[in-house]
Amino acid sequence: MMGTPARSPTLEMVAARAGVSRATVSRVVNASPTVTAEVAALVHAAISDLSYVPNRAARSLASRTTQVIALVVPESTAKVFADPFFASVVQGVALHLAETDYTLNLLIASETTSDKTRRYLLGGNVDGALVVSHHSGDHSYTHLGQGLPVVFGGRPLSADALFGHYVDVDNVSGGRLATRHLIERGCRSIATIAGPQDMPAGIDRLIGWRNAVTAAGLDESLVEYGDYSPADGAAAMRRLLDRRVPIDGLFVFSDQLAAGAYSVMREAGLSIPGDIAVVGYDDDRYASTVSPTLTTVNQAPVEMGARMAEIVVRLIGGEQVETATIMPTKLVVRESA
Amino acid sequence: MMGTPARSPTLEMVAARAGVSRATVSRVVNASPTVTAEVAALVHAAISDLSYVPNRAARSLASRTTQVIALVVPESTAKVFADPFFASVVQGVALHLAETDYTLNLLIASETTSDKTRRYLLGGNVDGALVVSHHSGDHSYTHLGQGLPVVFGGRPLSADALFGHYVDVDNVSGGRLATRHLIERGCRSIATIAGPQDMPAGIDRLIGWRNAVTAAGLDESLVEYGDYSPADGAAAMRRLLDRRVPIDGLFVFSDQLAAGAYSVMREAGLSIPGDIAVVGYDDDRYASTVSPTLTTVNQAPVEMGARMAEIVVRLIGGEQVETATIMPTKLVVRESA
DNA sequence: GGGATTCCTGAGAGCGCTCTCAGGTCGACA
DNA sequence: TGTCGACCTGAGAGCGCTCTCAGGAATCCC
Repeated sequence: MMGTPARSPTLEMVAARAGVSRATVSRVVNASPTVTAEVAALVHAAISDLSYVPNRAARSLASRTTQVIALVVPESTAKVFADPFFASVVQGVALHLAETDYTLNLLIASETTSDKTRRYLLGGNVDGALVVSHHSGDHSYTHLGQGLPVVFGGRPLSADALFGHYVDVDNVSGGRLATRHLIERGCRSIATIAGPQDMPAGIDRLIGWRNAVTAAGLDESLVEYGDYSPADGAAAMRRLLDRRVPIDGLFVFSDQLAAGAYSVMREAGLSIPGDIAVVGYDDDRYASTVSPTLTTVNQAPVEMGARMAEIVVRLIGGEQVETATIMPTKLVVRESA
Repeated sequence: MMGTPARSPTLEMVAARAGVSRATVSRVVNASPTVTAEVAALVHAAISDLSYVPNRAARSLASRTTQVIALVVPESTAKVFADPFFASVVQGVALHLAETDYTLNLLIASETTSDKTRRYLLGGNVDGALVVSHHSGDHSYTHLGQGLPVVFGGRPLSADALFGHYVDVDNVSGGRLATRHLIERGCRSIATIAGPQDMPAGIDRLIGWRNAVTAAGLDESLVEYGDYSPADGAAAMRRLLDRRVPIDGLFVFSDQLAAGAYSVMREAGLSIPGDIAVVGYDDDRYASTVSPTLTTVNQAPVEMGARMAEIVVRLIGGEQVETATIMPTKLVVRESA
């Protein structure tokens, strides 16, 4: 179907052209230090003459290593791609891996094929796996670690000792950072629109908020919950206002939730930050474009992805790595607080 | 490093257990019709007893086929992941491929390693490739098609005969659809905030708008441009209002651009759709959460991704496929128009 | 200067699977 | 009952690369 088959050049052909043995070519391709500079040069010349690229399959077969890392995305989380945070994590992973010799395998693991996925992963088709999920409580892939280096994105819900390596954002200090900023700004009545408490991120950010608020001796009862969408943010904001308790500061668990809160405040004729100072979370693209621009917590998701990738690679290399890696968080101050 | 090596079971082991030859096991694994039912049953039993999974590398090496499809994302477009449209395309691709025996390889092609990427693709490491880019004008991967089935996302800027297969959204009719809706609603002075004219999507949507506007005998000079961000949308809206020409309808090239326009209209005290009816483009998550909810054009990006995947697979199978595949577009009517 | 070391290279045996070819069995037909 | 096909199955030769092992050359030390 493809005209001339034009078989790709092989190690053998390179060897012939360079006048050396296959083994030697293999050595220079793998940067073995035991090859004379002249010979290596010869081989390199032959390689570029033929524009030779090692055949991955053959290499993998012979070396019992695949050089591929799977990125597993549970289907329920496929909306992952719609979430700028996860999208950035994926980007970070891909970017980091592009600099190594590893290749990224994107796997959507639907519930129906979960067994197929497990077998694929354990069947020697990949050297390691990265699992990205909204529900770190989702243990379907927890016990993969037995035979395969795995790194999770996000900490486990429970401190399960069997849970493998993971990289998470320091949500507690993120929540504290945001809240302290409001306090330092002079806010004395700080409310929060929190995320679901069945996910580590939501739990941790709330802990951070509570830490800061109680440390300052302020009221810690001004909490409403929402599920990260603008609509939920608006609803939560309404409930907050309905309490008829004066509020001068607001910490919102996501920028999107903040978008909803913004619109309600606007309707209510409240000025930001004049009446209520607002701090969001995520630092997504909207944070810098809304008006007033949103002060928010940046989590460096791209770096988080890169870190995950780096860790599997080290794990594959047999290194010992800390089970938990916590990424720092930083406050981006803009107009809203 | 991994405790017991616990070598995965091989074809050979399955054959031994089932009391048949390797060739026979291979036949049943590949569903060859020339195997007796009893023998096949025997083999299947052995396979599940050993929970055997074929080794991809070996299979690939022997069959000169990899069962992997690359998804190439030029780095300049890595923001692709931040763009809900592309994110959905990726999701569609992954979802579709998950149902086939193909595996998805995510490749970020940075400019610096573009040669490496090309060689990887042409080096027999993948059976086909999908290229997703904001700049379909980007010809770096145009001539890949010679030796590898490739499908592009988005049409080429110029009608280059050498450009391979592509799947695109029908932007012309999308623009027309949106504009006609405004006209049917009674708008007589319809402006547009268009996207950059160096990309097919921007060009085509504008053509669609112009088609509808001139067909109705309306003014076709109310055009301002922006680069798809809310900030640009706000700026363009201001320029539009500064023209001091009465406007009662607005077609915006993206929902995000619309977000910016919304804020400016609000500042100006204009009601939507009372004073100006607005139609966006993309149908992203914000469209349904802003207030008033946004009437917009839906492009079914997930389906587009699935279609791209389907086409490479067919191409790999040697089928003849139309060069261009145009995905339909539909109007989602909400409150803003 | 001779034997021991060290260093570099080549030979060759697989890695697990596919696929062609040949052989063997069985039913059909004369 | 003998012969010819049709149909299955097994044997075996690779696919392109890695890696161990051994041999030869160069280097070293006493």
